[in-house]
Amino acid sequence: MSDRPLQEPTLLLLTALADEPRHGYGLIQEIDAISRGRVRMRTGTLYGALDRLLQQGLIRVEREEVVDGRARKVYALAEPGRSVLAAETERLRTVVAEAERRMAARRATATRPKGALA
Amino acid sequence: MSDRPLQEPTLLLLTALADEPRHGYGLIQEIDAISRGRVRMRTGTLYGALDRLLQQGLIRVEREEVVDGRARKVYALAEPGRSVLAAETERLRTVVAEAERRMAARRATATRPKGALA
DNA sequence: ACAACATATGCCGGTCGCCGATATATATAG
DNA sequence: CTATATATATCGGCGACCGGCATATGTTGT
Repeated sequence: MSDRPLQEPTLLLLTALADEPRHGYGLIQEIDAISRGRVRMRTGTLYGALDRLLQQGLIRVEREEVVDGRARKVYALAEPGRSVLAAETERLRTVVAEAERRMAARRATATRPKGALA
Repeated sequence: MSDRPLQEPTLLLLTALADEPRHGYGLIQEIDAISRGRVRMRTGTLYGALDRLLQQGLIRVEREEVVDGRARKVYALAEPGRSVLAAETERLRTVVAEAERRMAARRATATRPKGALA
């Protein structure tokens, strides 16, 4: 189990599970909503990631159910996953803050329109 | 050029270049500082990423110099790179905010200590 | 004099997460 | 009776990242 930083699809998966358990296909729709249509998670990514996260113990299968004749597996965020998500958001916040600080504090070197502040 | 979200080493590279131009080895140290020792970028990642970012036009070679008998290549963030970094930080901020909102608004399903708020 | 370390750039093979394509099955809409 | 939405799952390929290696100079320690 590497502690490499999460890639964004994985981060979005954990985020989508942070408030309540959901099933696979529901996660795709939820992530579509979270990202305002910008991220459409593929099933190849989804089920692969779900297997991986289960194996890592970050999520677990909450229950299996049948709705309208269709089988569902409902996943829930496990405690270790909650910790990882919290640590990850915390780390990302500092990186984002640092990036914004630097962009503002920039020592302009690129071509810049005349009249731009020194 | 895919518009897939940046991975963290790449994000940190652009961040480290956001305020002023730096050379390769200096970037490693800068990233070490930004992440407070948590991320030690490998040279394999660095020079590979630098080549890729050059090819994508996100950065450019500002100048080449020799300091204390050692050759340096100084890289600068190009305009497209600045846009990408700005868009990326903006997107990450919304994801982080959403994750934090959901963690707070969680409908607890996991084992939770008695007395925890419903 | 020699070793160890910091500075500095670069390549290569392996790993692993992501993606597109494909497959399967049921319910509903046209 | 076909298309679309719901729902799960697998597979091959791609590409970013990483560890290891190579190379070279300057500095510090013994």
